[in-house]
Amino acid sequence: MKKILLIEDNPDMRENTAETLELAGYSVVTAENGRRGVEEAKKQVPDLILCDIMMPELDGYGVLHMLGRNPATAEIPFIFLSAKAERGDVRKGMELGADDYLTKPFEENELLNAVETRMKRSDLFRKGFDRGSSGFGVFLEQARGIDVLKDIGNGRKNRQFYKKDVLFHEGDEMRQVPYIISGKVRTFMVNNDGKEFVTGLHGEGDFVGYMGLLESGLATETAEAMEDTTVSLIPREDLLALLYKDRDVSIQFIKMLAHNVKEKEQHLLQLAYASVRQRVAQALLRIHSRFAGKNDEDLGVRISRDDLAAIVGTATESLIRCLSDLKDEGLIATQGRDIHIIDHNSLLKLASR
Amino acid sequence: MKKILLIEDNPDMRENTAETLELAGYSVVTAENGRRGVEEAKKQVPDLILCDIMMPELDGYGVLHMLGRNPATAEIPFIFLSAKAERGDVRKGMELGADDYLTKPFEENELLNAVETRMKRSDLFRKGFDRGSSGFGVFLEQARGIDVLKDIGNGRKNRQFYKKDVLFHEGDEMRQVPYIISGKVRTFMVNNDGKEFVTGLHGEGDFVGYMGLLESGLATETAEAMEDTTVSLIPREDLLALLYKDRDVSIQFIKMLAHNVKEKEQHLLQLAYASVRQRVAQALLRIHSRFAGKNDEDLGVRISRDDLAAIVGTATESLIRCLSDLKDEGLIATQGRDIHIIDHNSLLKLASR
DNA sequence: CGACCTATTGATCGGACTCAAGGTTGGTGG
DNA sequence: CCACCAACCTTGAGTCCGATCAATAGGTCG
Repeated sequence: MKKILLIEDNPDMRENTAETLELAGYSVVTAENGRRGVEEAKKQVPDLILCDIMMPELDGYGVLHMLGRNPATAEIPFIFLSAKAERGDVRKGMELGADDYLTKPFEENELLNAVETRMKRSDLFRKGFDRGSSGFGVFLEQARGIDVLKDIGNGRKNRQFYKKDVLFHEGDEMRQVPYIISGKVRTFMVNNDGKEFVTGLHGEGDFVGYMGLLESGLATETAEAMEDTTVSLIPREDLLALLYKDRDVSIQFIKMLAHNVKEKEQHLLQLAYASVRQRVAQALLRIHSRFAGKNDEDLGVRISRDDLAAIVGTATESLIRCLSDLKDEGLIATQGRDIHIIDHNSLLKLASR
Repeated sequence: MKKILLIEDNPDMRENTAETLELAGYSVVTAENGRRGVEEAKKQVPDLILCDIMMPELDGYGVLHMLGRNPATAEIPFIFLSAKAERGDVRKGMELGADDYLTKPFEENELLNAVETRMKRSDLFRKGFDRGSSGFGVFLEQARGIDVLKDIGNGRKNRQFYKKDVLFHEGDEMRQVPYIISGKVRTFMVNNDGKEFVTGLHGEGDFVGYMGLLESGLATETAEAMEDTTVSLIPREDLLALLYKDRDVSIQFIKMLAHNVKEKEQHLLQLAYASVRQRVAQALLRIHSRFAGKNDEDLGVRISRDDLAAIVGTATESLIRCLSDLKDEGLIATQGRDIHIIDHNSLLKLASR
């Protein structure tokens, strides 16, 4: 059950509001002044905070300010309750970062609407949407339920790509972002000798190339279908509007990108000093956990040796030699182009030695 | 001169408001309904938009929605003007992403305050703050002028680190973020053989390690002073509050991070397939442009060979051999530990071959 | 001036790249 | 249904780049 913290000094007002919320199925914690409110917020970490502005001890934006300084409470949706006379103050509050405000006296359904809207949105971002692009797909799935975001996903143009078709080239202007409905796509960069380096593998539910969109509006890499793939093309504007207009989305993006940077840095470290053997092990595990995590145990990964080599960053022959070794040692098995991981632990040990 | 677009159907209201703004030194463009407003916004790209809600042709949030779909106009600060009766609608507008609202009738100074606040903030983000961490320092400098951000930079604890001192270790909890006042700091990761790989060089005006803060709250790398360095320790809460509470800051961060990811990807490509020679050339140019861009021509970079090797991702001896070669070929010159770039062009050609 | 640290050069060795030449697989058309 | 072609996979041999170990030169700081 969702927990709401209500900070309000007027006893009648407090009782009434709390009752309304409880009837609507929320668990309500109350505080009779700002200081107690902050204490409760830190102790209880509620899902949403309703807060009066004019209060003894510590006023409303005192509360907001205090909570904003603590990461644990900074992300809690915060709604001001303000009497009409405090109109100018509300503006100040919004600037401080409140999510919404309600002018007293308010209707029951005004209150519940505001609360529910915020809850729904906040919910969305608690779940998933952290681990790289895969979570981002889930995010969009959920986003459809939300009013503000409902446009995304409508007015789509679906499109089919066959194996080896190019979705977009490095340097293309990103007028839309492909969202993968089925199939697999790899993104890669090409160096001056024409060698490819794979920067990402994308499956069902992933966006492709949004990084370029954010960075410069131009694709930073080439995207190519690894098998027959159906994508939906989301207009650039929709994604940008979502990003620019919604604080929560922005913050999730920041976390996601920061995570991405960290991963790339680790990859750099690996590439700099690890042997091909270690890098192959690492790459196998990555791909495995990315794509084969659905079935039971014996999960094969089907990938061309050339592609795998481009992921590891080595020559195809070196890669194959390494695979042969691993096969001889019983860590993996191959069936045609499929690669099965037999000894997950040893592989892991090898990868991080 | 700052340009403001005023969208308002009531002629009196429009005249009065425009006059007030013009007296305050703004250039004002007016539109008498929503549709014309959108057209003007696209054509003129003003610095700020004031918009009535109830209008013929296209209402206020129709306007906001339209503008939100276009990247060029999505970032323009948007302030609603609403009559009291439209109270419920304003909330809806805020959810759609407006930056502020003014309830009619409003005082002159209410209007000007709201406009000025938004302008100031928007200004901040137009300038710089794009290119990696260096711009971020500038950003903070400017941020001091802004009300909402004034806390950051106050209550600082300055601290002195000597050469080789460690600011924080990989895995440390980031309770504060160092902001470099003078000196140089390198951040690096260590692989399992104990080899270091430098992920970043930071100078005056840079933040160090904010990536870890964003990602998990733990440092993802170790930071060490390369020379005697004075830093100011910004409390984590201040930086996070800034980020969480301000839309503009969030968006700038997203761009910065996306840029960062792109750079790392290019670095990966390089590391995967380029020879030590090419990587050395690249690294020299990077460091040069990062640190030596201040004086005139003959700008030496002072860096230990070990550090340089850790940046390139190679053994110290290999690096030195390569430097010797470059010196013989007349591309660079050395004076003690300083490295001077002689033939910038050839080096560039070498780096990107 | 001596101890210590950093830079440089030399010699050796191994991993990984390249080129070359068979095998396999899968798809296509007769 | 089979034969053939093309693309892909695999193995071998030779070569070279870069890591490592070792030793010497140069600078710096007490």
